[in-house]
Amino acid sequence: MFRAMRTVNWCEVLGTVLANEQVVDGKDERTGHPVTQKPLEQYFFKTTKYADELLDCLDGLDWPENVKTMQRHWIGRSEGARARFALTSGEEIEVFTTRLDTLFGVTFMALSTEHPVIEKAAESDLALKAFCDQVASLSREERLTSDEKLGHRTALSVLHPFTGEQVPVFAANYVLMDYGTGAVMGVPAHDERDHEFAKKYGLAIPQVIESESEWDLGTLVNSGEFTGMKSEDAATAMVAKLGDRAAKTTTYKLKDWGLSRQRYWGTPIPTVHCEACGVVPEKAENLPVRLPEDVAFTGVGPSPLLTSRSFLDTKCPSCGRPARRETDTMDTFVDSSWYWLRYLDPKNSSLPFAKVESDAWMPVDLYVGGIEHATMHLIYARFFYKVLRDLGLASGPEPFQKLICQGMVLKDGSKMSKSKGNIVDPDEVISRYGADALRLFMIFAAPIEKEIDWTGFEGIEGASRFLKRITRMVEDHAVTNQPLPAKDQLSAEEKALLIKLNQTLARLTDDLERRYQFNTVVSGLMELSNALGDLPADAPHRGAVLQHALDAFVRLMSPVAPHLAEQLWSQLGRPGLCMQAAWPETDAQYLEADEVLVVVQVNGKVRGRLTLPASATEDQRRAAALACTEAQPHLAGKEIVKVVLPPGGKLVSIVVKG
RNA sequence: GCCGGUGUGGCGAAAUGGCAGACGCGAUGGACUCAAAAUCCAUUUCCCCCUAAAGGAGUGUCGGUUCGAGUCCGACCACCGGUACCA
Repeated sequence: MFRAMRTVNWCEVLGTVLANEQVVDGKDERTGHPVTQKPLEQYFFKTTKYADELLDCLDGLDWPENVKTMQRHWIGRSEGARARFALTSGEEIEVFTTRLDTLFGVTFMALSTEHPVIEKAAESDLALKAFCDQVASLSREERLTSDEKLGHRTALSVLHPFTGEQVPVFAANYVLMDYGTGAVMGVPAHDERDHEFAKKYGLAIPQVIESESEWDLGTLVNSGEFTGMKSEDAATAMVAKLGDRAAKTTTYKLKDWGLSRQRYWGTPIPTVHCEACGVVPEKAENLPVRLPEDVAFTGVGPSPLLTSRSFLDTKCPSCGRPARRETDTMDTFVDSSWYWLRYLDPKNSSLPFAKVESDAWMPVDLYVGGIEHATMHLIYARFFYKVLRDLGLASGPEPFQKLICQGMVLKDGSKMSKSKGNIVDPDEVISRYGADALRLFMIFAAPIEKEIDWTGFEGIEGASRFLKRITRMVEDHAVTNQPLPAKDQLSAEEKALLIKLNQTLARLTDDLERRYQFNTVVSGLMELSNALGDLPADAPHRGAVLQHALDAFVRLMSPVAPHLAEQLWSQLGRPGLCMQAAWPETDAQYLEADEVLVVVQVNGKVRGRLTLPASATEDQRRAAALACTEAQPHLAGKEIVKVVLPPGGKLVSIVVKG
C-alpha cells in the first residue's frame, strides 16, 4: 500500500469525490453540479506489482475463456522499450514505445498536458497554459466521445539521439499521463494517431519501415546504420547502441488500485496523521478501528467522519503525542476481496481467519458470480489472495479454481439492479405459485451463463402445472413396502419406465455434477414425469414400480424444488429429510433397452429406421440396414462404396455411388 | 475502431460430431361441465399435397473438413453488451 496524488472527479458544490459512474455529461448525475478533475492524496494498493503473476496464472484456471480473455486485455501487458531524449535545455524526456525500431521516423514529441515538463513550461508560456487548461476542463465523458487530436507546439525541442536533429515538442490531448511515461515519440508514418496529428500540424511523415505483407514486421529503410535490418533485430541493436539511455521494458494497462473513499460506510483505513512522525499505521492491539456514532450526516461536504471529535482525536502510535485519525475509508471492493476467507473462521476474534482453516479449505472449488465482475472483483480478489499468500496468511496461488458466470437478468434491455430501480418483486408470484415454482421456472428458462431478458412470468404456469402433476401422482399412489420384482417378471411398460428412470438418473446426475446445466435437469424431470403418467393403470406391479420410481424422482427433484420434495418425501413414507437422503444410484440392468432403434442413412440422409435386439452384432446390423425396405429405392442400381457403423450402434451409414 | 457475446418454430429453448426443434409457453380443435375454471386428449418449422402416403427444403450468409455438421475450420453479415486515443 502507498499514498500518492491522483486526480479524482471532484464536485466543488458538494465538496466530495464522485465515482466515474456518477458523472454524466461532466455533471453530478444526481444534483447536476459541475464536476472537475482535482488532484488528491489517496491510498493505493500496488496491484501492478502482481501484474505478471495475475496474467500468467490465468492459464491454469478452470474459468470460462471469455472471462480469462477479458482479464488478459484488462491487465494489458505490452513489451517495448523506454528511451530518454535530451531536451535542448539539458533536461530529459523519457518515452515508452513498442516500436523502437521506428526511431528514425520520429518528427515530433507528444507529451501529456499533465507531464511535469509541460507544466513547468506552461509557467512561462501563457498560450500553452491556456491549452492545458482547456484540455483539463473537458470532462471524462467529453474526452471519450471526441477523438479529435489537439496539440500545442511548445518552445521546446529535443535532440534526436542518432541524427542530432532538433525535434519539436508538443503538448497533446491524446497522450495519457497514467500510461507508459506520459510521453510519446511521434512516428507519423507508422502509427495511425501520430499520422493524424502530423497531418493536422504540417509535420513531415518519413517512411522508415518497408514490409512485404501485413504480417511481416518489416525491414528498416532511411535509418542510418540500421538500414536493412529486420525490425525485431533493429530494436535490440538500438537499445544496445543507446547504452544507458534506453532499456527494454514492459508496461501494463492495469493500474494501481485506488481505495480511498471519503465516505462514512466503509472500513476505516487504520492510519494516524502525526505532525512529527507523518502517516503512521495504528497499533495492532487497537485494531479494528471502529466507525464512530457521534457523526453528523449532512449529505453535502466532505466525509462525515470529519465531524466526529471522538474519532478524529487520537494519539500517535509512534510518539504518543496528540494526532489526527485518518478519515478515508476503504472501497467496498476491499471487503469483497476476501469475505469468503472469513466464512471459514467467522468467530475468530484475534485474526481475520486462521491459516489452518484456509489451508484446509482453500481454494474455493466452485465460485459462481455475475459476468459483470469479470474484470473488477475477480481481479481484486485474485490480487488480494496473492498478497495474503506473500504475507504468510494463506497458501496457494489462486482463490477460485472453477468459475461459473451467470448471465445477467435484464429488464427492458438493461441490467436489473437496485440502483436502477428496474427490479421485479417476486413476492406476489411466490404467494400465488410458491417459491418452488418460481425457482423451477427461472432455472428452466435458460442455461445459467446466458443473459435473459425478463419479459414476465408467462411461462410460470408450466412450472406450476408440473409441480401439481407430480403432487397428484404421489397423492394418488398408495404407499407400499413391496420390493421391486425381478426384471423378467415385469411387463414391457414397467420395464420401459424403469429404463427411462435410470437413463434420466444418469443424465441428470451428469448435468448437475459435471455440466452444470440446470435447465435440462428440469426438462429431464418433466419427461420422466410424463413417462410416469403413461404407466397403464392395470400394470401388474404398478404399486411397487411406482413406489420405486417416485422415491427416486423426489430425490432427483430436490435440488430444483426443495420444499415440495420434502413434502412428497414424507408422503411417500420415507424417514428424515429428502435433502439428506442418499442420491439414487443407477441400476445397470435398466440402462439399456432390450431392443434399440437403429437409424439407416444413405449418403447422409435418414432413409429408414429399424428396431433390432440390443445384442445384435455389427454384421447383423449391417445386414439388416442393407435389407431395410425403406432404404431400397435409394440403393437400387447403385454401387455400395462403404458402410459405416459408428460406435454406439444406433446408426448405420451407407455410402453409394451412381 | 477495439474487445466480448448471440444468431435454431409465434416465444423461452434442446440436440455432449450421429433421427434438428426434446421439454415448456402460447395458439387452434376436441372431451368433461348448465357454464366457466381446473384437468385430460389431439394438432402446431416451411413447401408440395386431399387435413393421406411419399417427397423436398430448412439451424444468419457463403465456402471447407467429414460417411455424416446447429455442433469443427475459414471468410462475411446482422444484432446486443462492454470499452475508449494504451504509444
